Amino acid sequence: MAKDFSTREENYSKWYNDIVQRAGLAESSAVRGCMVIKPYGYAIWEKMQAALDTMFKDTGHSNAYFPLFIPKSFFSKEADHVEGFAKECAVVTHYRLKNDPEGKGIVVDDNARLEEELVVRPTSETIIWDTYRHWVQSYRDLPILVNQWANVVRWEMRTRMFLRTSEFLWQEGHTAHATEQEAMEETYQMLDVYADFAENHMAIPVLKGVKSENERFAGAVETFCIEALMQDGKALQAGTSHFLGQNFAKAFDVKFADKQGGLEYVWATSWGVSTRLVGALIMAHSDDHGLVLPPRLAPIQVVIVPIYKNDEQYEKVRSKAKEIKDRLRKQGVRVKLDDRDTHKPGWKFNEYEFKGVPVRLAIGPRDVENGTVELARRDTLSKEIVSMDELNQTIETLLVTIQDALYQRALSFREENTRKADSWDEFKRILDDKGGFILAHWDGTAETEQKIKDETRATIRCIPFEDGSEEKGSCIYSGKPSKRRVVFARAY
RNA sequence: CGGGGUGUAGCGUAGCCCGGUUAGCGCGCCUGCUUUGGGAGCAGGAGGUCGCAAGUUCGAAUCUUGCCACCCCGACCA
Repeated sequence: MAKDFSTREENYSKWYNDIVQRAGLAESSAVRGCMVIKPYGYAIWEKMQAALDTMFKDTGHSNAYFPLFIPKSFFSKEADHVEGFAKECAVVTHYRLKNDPEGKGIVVDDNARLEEELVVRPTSETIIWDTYRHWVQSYRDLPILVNQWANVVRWEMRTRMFLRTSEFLWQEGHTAHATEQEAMEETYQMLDVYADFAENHMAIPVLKGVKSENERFAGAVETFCIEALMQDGKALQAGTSHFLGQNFAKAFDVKFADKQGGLEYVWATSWGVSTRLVGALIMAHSDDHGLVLPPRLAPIQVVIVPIYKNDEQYEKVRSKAKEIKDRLRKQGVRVKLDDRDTHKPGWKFNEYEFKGVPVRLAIGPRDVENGTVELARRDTLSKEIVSMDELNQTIETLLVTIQDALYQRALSFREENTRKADSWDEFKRILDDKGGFILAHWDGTAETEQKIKDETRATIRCIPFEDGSEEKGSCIYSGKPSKRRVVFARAY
């Protein structure tokens, strides 16, 4: 049967959507710009949540929950913040419906207008800082290290499954500190947590760095980010950690009595990652056979497919398969035995390839005789016959090997697609021919960055922490002196 | 909000330019038998307001007008 994944060279967009659909991750909903996350897609998100949540707890954070609705007036308290989000807010203006007097169904009841409109949170800084005002009086109340798992709404003009939807799931950490230094350390620490998660769980290498002024979070003093490179050569911001200074403390009047008896404004950070990470996972590892999941995040790490010709064989093979399943489960491997009789083995092989299950274990009458099984790797699509006796060890090793191989593959891809550009022509040529990350000199001004964006759609993804040691040069666009190279790319 | 495109069965599509039987095909679905180590085969079956509305015509999936929805490329953005 022909597989009609279109080649990625022709249309990455279609390739991506096909994977989302055929792996059963999500589908578009009746509501414009929103998606339904299906059970398998949600299971991946749950794995991410579990790993991240543990990392947050290990760094001293606790979870809490704040309201979905934010009074409109809260937004106007921080000037940059309101400007950044004003254009994409969903606003609740009424609280009641009624039957249309002219019999045309249900209409909004104009008599039920809210005195103050409520904004559906696009992010929660304002309502959280309004709350923190009551929580903080003394330096003894600090720090506050709180995280929230929630949904947010940003009324985007154009959407894409997982990568940009009108509503999305995320976590947002909001911390309050007594000193600038402590807040800054928190900002860096959480960026490191994100980079650790991206590289060691998602198997996606990321660049850590600071955002330029143009790309900075609305209301932040400094925005740090991790940037990943997708297989189509576009960059994806995979996580952000913001140093908010005293901006929100001042806007919401959050002060504390310090040890010396003075009254000081609190220092703040916020940081977040979203279901966009599921999109990153898809774009980073998938191939023309479908999704490829790193073992650490795969809801199913090993799928067992029994093969048989008749009832007698079925019983033998299935009891052996069950035995293997129990053994692996006992060892902590997430294993599924697919003993459905409604689909043939070949069908199942393809299905689990779409779904990106890292290891497939096939067992048939021949294997039962020989004391072997067939193991197939999703990342390389290679197969080998292994002994049943050492299976637990073999699989444990294999899962680690696959996790590592995926990271190495993604890292090689990024290295092959990171290029230096030393002239404006070269810069434009690389962008159009190959994409990827481009290291180039920049004069440090917002005007130049904007002009480059207008002409090429490329933006500064970050000013990376590493690789700053290079010789000085001149700006690729303006020719003015530049102290260091920064990372440009077209981005999602 | 600009530029382009598409709406025909659950999904993918042919037919439209040049109006004319009962709208065709593939996948999927249902039934039966044979099958099961890479998307099974054969036989039979169910499933359609041709996006919506109006117009032209003896006759509209096909022509005209209006509307709606979705997709792609931009602007906006995680």
